[in-house]
This record gives sequence, structure tokens and C-alpha cells, in this order.
Amino acid sequence: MYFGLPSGLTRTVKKYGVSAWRRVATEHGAELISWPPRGCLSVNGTEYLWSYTLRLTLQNHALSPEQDALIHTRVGTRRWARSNAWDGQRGISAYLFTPSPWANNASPFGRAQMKWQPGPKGKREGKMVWDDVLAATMARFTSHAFLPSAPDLAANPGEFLKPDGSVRLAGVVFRDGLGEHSHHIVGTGASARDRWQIFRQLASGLKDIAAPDHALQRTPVPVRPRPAANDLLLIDQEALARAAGPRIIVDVLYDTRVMLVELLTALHKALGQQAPALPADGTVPGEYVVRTAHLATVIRPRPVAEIAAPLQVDHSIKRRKDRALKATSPRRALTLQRLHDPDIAGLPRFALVEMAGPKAFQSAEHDPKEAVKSAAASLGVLTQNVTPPLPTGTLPGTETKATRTQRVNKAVLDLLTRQTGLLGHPDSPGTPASPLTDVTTVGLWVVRRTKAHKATLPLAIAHTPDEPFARIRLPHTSSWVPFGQGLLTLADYDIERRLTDEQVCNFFGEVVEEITDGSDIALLTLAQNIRSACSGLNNALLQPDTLAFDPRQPLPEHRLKGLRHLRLRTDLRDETSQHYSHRGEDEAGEVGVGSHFWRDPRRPRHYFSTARKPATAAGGSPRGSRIEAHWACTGRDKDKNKTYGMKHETRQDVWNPQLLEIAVARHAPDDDPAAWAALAHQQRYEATHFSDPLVLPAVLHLGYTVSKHILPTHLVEPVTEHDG
DNA sequence: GATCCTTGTTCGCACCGTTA
DNA sequence: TAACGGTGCGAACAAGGATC
Repeated sequence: MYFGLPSGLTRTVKKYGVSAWRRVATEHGAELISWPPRGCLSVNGTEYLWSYTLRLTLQNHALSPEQDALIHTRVGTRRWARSNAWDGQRGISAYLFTPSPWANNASPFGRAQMKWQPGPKGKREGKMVWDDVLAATMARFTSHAFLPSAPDLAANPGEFLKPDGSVRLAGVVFRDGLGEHSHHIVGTGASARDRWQIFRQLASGLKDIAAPDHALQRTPVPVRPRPAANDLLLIDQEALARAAGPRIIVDVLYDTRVMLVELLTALHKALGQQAPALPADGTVPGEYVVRTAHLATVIRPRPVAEIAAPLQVDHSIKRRKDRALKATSPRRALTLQRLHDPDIAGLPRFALVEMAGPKAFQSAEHDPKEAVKSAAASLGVLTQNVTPPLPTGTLPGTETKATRTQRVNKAVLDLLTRQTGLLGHPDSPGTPASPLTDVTTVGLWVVRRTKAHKATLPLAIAHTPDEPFARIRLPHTSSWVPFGQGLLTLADYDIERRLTDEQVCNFFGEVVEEITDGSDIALLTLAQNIRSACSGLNNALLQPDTLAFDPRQPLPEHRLKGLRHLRLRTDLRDETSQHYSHRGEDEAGEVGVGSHFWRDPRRPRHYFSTARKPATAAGGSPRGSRIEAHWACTGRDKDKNKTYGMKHETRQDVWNPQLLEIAVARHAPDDDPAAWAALAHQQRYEATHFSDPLVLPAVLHLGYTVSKHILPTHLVEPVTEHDG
């Protein structure tokens, strides 16, 4: 793609602000960078430098009859490090600027990487070096060596940005985590207004080879209004009773009395009750029973005791897996023994466990959380961790009473609603013009983990119109079980979780056969998740109105009655473009970011979804600019009245909601495809544990969260008799 | 070894009430 | 009135696994 970018482009793209654009040779795609950088002065006079970047990628699209390709542009900020840059783990990118005497404005910049090379143990001989592969690549772009010294560049990047002739011109990319004292005052992201300006200039520069695509058209679709935090905490008990059972047990494994009180309060509040006060004599009741119209809940406080203690790691065992097995087995045995209770066998069980976060342990190997989770799951207990209380206060490392309550509420909500798969239904599914009724949504997902958690596990999540919760179908279970039950089966030792692509395709084929009973079904897939296993869903192979996970074996038409297929794509790898929006036809009007459901006027099967604008963006920053001053509130006068004036938004962070593509790959002849795509948009708003819209529709989001419940291989084998 | 794409890590975000 | 804070989600970036 880099070679496809005309070298004259930088001359034809007009300047924006005072900067011109220069080409950059990168590994992926083509990049332009605004040069020279702009400066931003801090209060004490330090100058921080930054540039805009413009990344161009060529993207294919499915279901386009003319097989057209679109160039996606991504505008971002590049902030230049000015002081010592160091990262012991990850590479550091640097831009190298051609020093040759015949370089001109069209000469490309190069991008290379430095990494930290540790010295021998115990000696302070580590140093920054150029990453071998990339440095070799860079050498091809110039006639003589032009790599500056990596240690010098990392030690003082600022000097290389404004060289006095003694050093090569180079810039180090600033990012967070480049050392303790490293910071930058310029905000991240490009505002919608700046993106609009830059895009217009690029379009005019490229007018001989490309034209801007048609603008997307806003299509009104009702979505769930944002619920208040207190409403969200109030659990739908009828739904929970249907998902789990009319009688549930919640164990509260507490370490401190403070957290016990918080957890009891939050649990009672979630059930719409007032929590009774704990006895003043320091004792703790054995259990609380909360009976409401639909649900009976038994809450059983128990000291967590040694369950939460760090694991004992035997470092004389060299093999990592054997060491982990030895460390976790006694803890699993202990947890089994403590949680086992024949009196309540068969009842749905939950546990909130007070255990320290990962940073409190010497290393990840000492952290008992996964061992406890796996033992609990094998007894049918869904668990949620909650970290111990921090001292009360407002300094770092402390928390206020309110924030503590908030995080406990989050923990309760996650355990009782997300892990049980409780979901809402859109009030009016489809578009106002073509409403839908009684549609079942099914999401297909492939869980992929590597290393100790290694798994390639396909699964399906279904949400039917008559149930308030999601069901999950896994390859090793023959039935659609409630989501929470499905999570528990992942702790089984005999679960086959490394499936081949062929097995994945076959499983999805079986799933489709099971769900198609003639009723209306929206099948949702995420292209980036599924296409490597099911190549039939690739851009090039996806055929309208058919369904083929394996391109050689399309599913027979008579098996697909009532089935619609919506294939989604996110902006991962720039597969959907960035966006800006404006009202009406007038581009020069206020440019911002929209939060809507969009129709593509050129492609009848393509729709797009953008989520609600975050509150910070609503404050004016998408309409602001790092380059142009705009009219805005600049502060307050001595009478505390707002003062207005022209201001630059250079230091403001800008956050851009991504564009979600919804391709209606299969629909019935008399369908309005917009209604089906709108359903996917509405499903982003149906989570019961989170008030903001999710990136993915609820059924796909639940599929995504399953990967966090995959346990390492040493924890899914049964505890043997010599353990514990 | 090249390429594709998932995974890991870090930090910013909204949320919304409290506190200085 | 501005700043703060815990949490899950999300963006950005980089690492590295999978596959040919």
C-alpha cells in the first residue's frame, strides 16, 4: 500500500495550520505525518511537541457487487517525547528523518524501533538497541547509515527534534509508561472537526485517483434510555429466578467486617430490601433469608480465612505447569472442602469472595484466585472477587466510603446479572417503519486463548423473546443451558477446548440446524472473530443470502428457514473507517460525532452503528480543534460569570466512538434489511450490568466475556488424592 | 520468514457521589 | 466548583502465536 501512495501526494495535500505533510515508511499501510511539529507551552514554559498522523489503509468489503475497495483514513496525534524514554518490556518507536543532501519535501521519513537489551545479571550493563529486523529494513531507505545512536536518542529525545548539527534529526514517539517522570501535556486523539478538515484536504489531494465515498444517512431507531446507577443495581428478581432458580444461595466469604457489611448491604439493596444491622457484640449471624415475590435468597456469611492466602510456590520445580499444579492443588482441595454442603446440593449457588488484587501477590503464581474459582465452579458455585477495603481517605491508596460502596455494588451486579446472562429486550425492535416481533438473537463466538489457557472453543449464545436471560450452547453439551450454568461447565476436566477449524465449522452448522425451527432468527457473527476458523465468512467468499461456514459446504437452503445473518465488523485494524458527522447537507456547519444507526446509500446491505457521545466529548471537544481557535467558554471572571473567547483545545483529550459495521449477509426476500440491522444496533443497549452501550450486541458481548472464564489447563484436571 | 490476527498491557473513559 | 476515585469497558500499542 505504501508504494501505491503517490509520492506527489504531500505536495498536493494542502497545509493545515502551519504544518505540511510528509510521507512515512511503516510496516503496515501508508502514513503521513504533519511536519514540522507544533509546540504547546506548559504553564512553566516547557515546550511539548506534537504532530498529526494520517494513516491510509486499503480495505475490501463483502457483498459489494463491483468489488470496490475503499481507502480508510485514520487521523491521530503523534506526541514527541522530550525527556528520557525507557521501557524494559516493550519496544519504543522512533521516526528517522532522511539526512541525505538531496532529500526534499517528498522524501519519506522512516519508522524504526528501539528495545531495551538487559545486561548480564547483577551488572548494570543494559542498553537501548535498535530492533535488528527493523533497523535493517530502515537501512534500505537511505544510501548511508543514518541511524542515530539508540542510547543517546532514548536518553534525550528532545535534542534530536531540534538538532544543532551534531546529531541526526529523529523523533521518539511518546506514549504512557515511558518512565516515571515522562509526561506530555498535549491530549490524545483528533477531534471530529480536525478530522473533517484533514479529510477534506486529503480528498482534494487524491482527487485524481479517488473520490470520497457517499455520506452515510442517519436512520432514527429507538434505543434504551440510559438507566440510573440505582435502577441498574435493582436486580430483576423474576428474571434471575427464571435464569437460576426460585431459590438461590449466596455465600459471602469475607475477610474484614467492613466488607461484610458492605456486601450484605449491597446484596439486600439489589434485592430491593433494607439490610439488617450486624449485632453490636461482634458476632455474625449464620445466614440471612430474603423472600420476595419471585425469589428466595439465602445469604450465608463465612470467614474466607486461608482460602485467600497466597499460594505456596516450590521454586525447586522447574517445569512451570508442574509447579503450578503443586501450588494450586492444596488450595483447590481446601476450597472444595469449605464450600461443599450436601444439604443444599442442586441449588443454584453464588459466592462473593474477598481477596486481594493481583498486585498484592509476590507474583502471578502466588495468586490463588483462579484455583479458588475452579474449585468453586466444580461444585456449581459462580464466584466474583471483591478486593479488601483500602483505608478511608482521599489520598492515593485510600478510598472513600462512597467509592467502596460503588465497587461492591459493581461486584454484586456482575455476579448476579452478567454471570447469569440476564438481558433486556428492546422496547420496539427494528425500525419504526418496519418493526420486528418475536425475534430470537443468536451470536456465534470463537473463544481463543493461548499459553497456559490455550483454547479454541466455539460457542453460541441465544436470547429468545420469551426469556429474560441468555442461553449458551457449547460443543460438549448437547443442550442450550442458561449462561451461568454454561460458565460452570468450563471448569470440567474432560472438556475438549482445542477444536480444529473443521470442527468449529461443523459445530456452527449443528447450532444453525438446532435453532432453525421456522421462527425468525437473527444470527450475529463478528467477522474479525470468526473468519479465521470459518473462511466462508471472509469478505471475498461471503455470498448474499447463503450461509457457508466452510465455503465448500454451504448449508442447504431448507435448513435455513427464518434465519437472517448479520455479519459485524469493528474498527480493529482500521476495517471500519473513522467518522465525523454534521447536520443536514451543510458540511461547514457544526461538525461532531453522531450516535445513531446509519444507512449506506450506495450499498443496500450495509448499515452502521455509532454509540452515544460520551459526556466529555459533549463538552465541546469534538467541535474544538488543536489547530483552529473556536468560540468557547474560557473561564470565569471575579463575579464567577462565565467568560467567552477564542480558544485552542490543544491539551484536551478527544475520544472517538468507533464505527460498527453491520452487513446483512442473509435476509428473506420480503424483509426490510434495515430493520434487522437496527436490531443489532439496539442490542448494544441491552446489558443489565452496564448502563452505557457496549461495542458489540449483547449476545456477542457475552460470548466475548466467556474467554475470561477459561481456566489454565492445570486447573481443569481433577484434584488427585495425594494433593491437599 | 512473511503474514495475519489474537493476546497482553496500560491507561483513559464514564459513571456519580463525596470531599476539599 | 473542581478534583477525586473504583470499576468495567474501550483505545492504543506492541508482542507473539498460528499458519503457510
